[in-house]
Amino acid sequence: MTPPAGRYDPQEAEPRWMARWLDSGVLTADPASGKPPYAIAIPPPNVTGVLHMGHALNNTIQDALIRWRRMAGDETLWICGTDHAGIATQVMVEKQLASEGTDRHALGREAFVERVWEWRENYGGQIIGQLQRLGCTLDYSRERFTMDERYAAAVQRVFVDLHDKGHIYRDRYMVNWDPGLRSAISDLEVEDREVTDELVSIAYPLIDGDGELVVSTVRPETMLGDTAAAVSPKDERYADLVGRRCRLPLVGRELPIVADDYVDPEFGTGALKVTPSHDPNDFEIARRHDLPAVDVIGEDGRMTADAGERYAGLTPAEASARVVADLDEQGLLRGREPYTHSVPFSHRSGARVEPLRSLQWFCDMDALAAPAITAVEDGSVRFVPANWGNVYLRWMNEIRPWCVSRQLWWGHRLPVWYRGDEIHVGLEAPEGEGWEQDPDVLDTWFSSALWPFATLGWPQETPELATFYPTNVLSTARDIIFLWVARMVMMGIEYMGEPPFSEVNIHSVVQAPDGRRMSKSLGTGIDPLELIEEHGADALRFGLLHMSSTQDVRFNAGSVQQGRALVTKLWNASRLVTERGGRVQAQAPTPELLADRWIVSRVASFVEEANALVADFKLSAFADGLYHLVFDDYCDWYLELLKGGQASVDVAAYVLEQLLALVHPVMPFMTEEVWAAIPGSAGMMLTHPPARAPGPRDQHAELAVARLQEGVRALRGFRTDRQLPPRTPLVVGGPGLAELPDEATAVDAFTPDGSTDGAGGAVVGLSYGQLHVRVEGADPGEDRAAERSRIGSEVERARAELARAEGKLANEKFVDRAPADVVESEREKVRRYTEELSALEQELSDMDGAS
RNA sequence: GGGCGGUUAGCUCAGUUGGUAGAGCACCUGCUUUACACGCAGGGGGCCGGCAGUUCGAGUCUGUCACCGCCCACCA
Repeated sequence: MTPPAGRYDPQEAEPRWMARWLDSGVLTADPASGKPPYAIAIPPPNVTGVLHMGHALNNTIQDALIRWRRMAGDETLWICGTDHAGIATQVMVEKQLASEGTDRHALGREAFVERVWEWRENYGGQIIGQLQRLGCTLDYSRERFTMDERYAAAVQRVFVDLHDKGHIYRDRYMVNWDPGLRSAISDLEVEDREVTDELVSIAYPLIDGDGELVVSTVRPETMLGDTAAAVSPKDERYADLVGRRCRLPLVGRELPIVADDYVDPEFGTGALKVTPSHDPNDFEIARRHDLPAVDVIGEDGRMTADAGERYAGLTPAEASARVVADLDEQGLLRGREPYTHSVPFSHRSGARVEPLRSLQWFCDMDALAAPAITAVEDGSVRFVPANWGNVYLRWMNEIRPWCVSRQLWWGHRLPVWYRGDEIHVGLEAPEGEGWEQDPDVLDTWFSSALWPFATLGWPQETPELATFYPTNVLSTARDIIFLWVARMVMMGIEYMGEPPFSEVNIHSVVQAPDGRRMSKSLGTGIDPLELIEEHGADALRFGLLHMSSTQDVRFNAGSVQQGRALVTKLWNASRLVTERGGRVQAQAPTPELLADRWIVSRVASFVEEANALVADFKLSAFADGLYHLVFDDYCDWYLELLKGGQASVDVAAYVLEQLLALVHPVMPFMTEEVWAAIPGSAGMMLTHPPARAPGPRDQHAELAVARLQEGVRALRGFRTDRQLPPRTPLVVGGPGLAELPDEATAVDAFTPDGSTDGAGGAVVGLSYGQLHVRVEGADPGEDRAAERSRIGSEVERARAELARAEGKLANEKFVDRAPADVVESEREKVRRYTEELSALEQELSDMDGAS
């Protein structure tokens, strides 16, 4: 390797290093290595997916954690794979078919499924390659797919087992029907949107005697399926109607009038029409009052024959218009007004969800949830930040049955067999003729729930499973806590006896710069791959970690540029060090010079800090700390001292190596490139031991350099105030000089004044004493006015500080009740500023005397 | 309707247990100092959303209001 020279080119270097990591075999976990295991299961991206900013952030976090632990000596496994994503994938292929002028029904189920597999072969899983572009060190040798044969077998087995245990059952129940998809969807796949409908009031004539009951509805067409009317039992207006009957207009059916607590007397007329088949509330009312149900909207999203000849076949919207018109004609319309309310829509197809009764398979969650609740309560699963644990618990405590069957073709087909009225749940069809398998498939999330153990070979007792289950960390944004995280915890406990991970890191959602959601359809997406092209993956990784926290953040291009600056900075720093003969020594050098002891101490303290930050997933603070350690400590001060001959190049090289090790989990590519270029280096940063410092922190060195920095800054400030060019040679004396390390002359141009009475000229106040400063060779009498005003402002500042401290101390309550050390520090300030003031005033009077 | 989170420098965000507000970018002033202009040095800029409390002391704790965002929820 040649020493670093010229510019660093991420586009050239990054793919080269990814190939080397892959070739090294290091990414393939060895369950038998005997090293402490550390595993993360990637949230499997959809097989149809392309890398978006959320993936980029989440996987950068996971990769940084994996690399951190790998360097620390753990046997790391980052489980790799993709999700078959039932709906998304089926829709994708259906679109393709549509462009060819055909559809899945024309193709038939078997050919369609084959077509999806073909699609996956040709176009699927490109995101895996994109993760490599990001530098992710997944175990690609163990890539899994949720439709793999072995994985599918695990899914079937769980379904059968949950059925045998009585948790999975079949029921005709109210489901969220997605007419676009023509499938049931789960509660979690429904989103509410505000919609303005029309609230229509309809008169239902009473059967015996005069009068009518007026009900209000936003879905007039569903009245065709009414089987009752309901009022509140507390409503005196209707007390005498309860138990009587009314006639359903247009249909003619006689309806009982029931009293039910669900009805709010304050709303509308206080009377409700009851449509058990098409409203979840009415469904419940019907159960309580043992009412029949009439399905008037079918799974095709159109009115059924039971809706009556006049309406059958219409869409609900068409039927609604016709119903209203017909009622109007019969004089039964009692009111129409616009009404805004929230309406369920399918998250997947965007269609308005049609609640209807349907024969589906459900999983009762109560028994599965109980131990999963305990796991979070007792800390076996720890959410970071902790607040998300409460969100999880609130949902889990009110968990409802999960509709797991989907009327799709792409997915895990239910292991359920029918013959006439017979139902068999099992891995295979029972003996005998005529059994047919249920055409439905399972909710994609049902299979995802098994991810942390099905990927490791369960139900076989594989070495991978034995070594790497449970995994350590699950990292995700908050949007899939219920859909996925909670279900993994439940299934993990049910089938492995313990939760699938001990920590859940919930990270930021990265928003568009304008605060909107990043989305392709809104046009607000920013393509991480383009950023990689432009700035390199290292810069993007740093930027994402640095800008993110536990809070949602707007995408901040500046952070990526900061990352890029850090790449360049380290690259150039390594050039300086190697140009000066820096090389990797067999043994760690012993720091002796002040600057060496200081930088080593700084590294030691940051290593300590970094361990705590990474353990708490505070990767933003970690990235920020890296930036400042490299820029401020190493480059701005330490390397300047090195250039001034005040540091050892061996230590400089040694510390550079430690910096590379610290930075590597965040910026893996550049750190490899730099490391390889340092003479004497061996091996890859990928498996380099973690950063360390040869020795403990050195308080004396840290204090001395802090004084050096303060002194040098004061001298630079002095020049600025006097409008002198930088590095104007100065002569410095005064009481503070003894505390100002000699090394300061290496980073700034000044001459310590050997005379005992100081250097004359200006007085510069420091926390450790005054410095007397004058411009070398200049007449002390010059610039007297400027100097006077400068001293004047210093006096002003010192007086203000003094007044503040004295004010506090004058407050008896403060002196009484504040902690002793706080009071003492105020007293110290009084002493210091008093001293400084008298020196400044002396200075002023000396000037007066001289003039 | 419930719950959660946010409101800090022009912008994007940090602020550990309450003890005189920080970073990056942007801005201003100087620097073509042979590692680096993706740089160096210096600087300006904030009643920490409003109000009221607790406290010797509040960006930090409590209450309340306002606005923004998210989640959950069966009022036609």
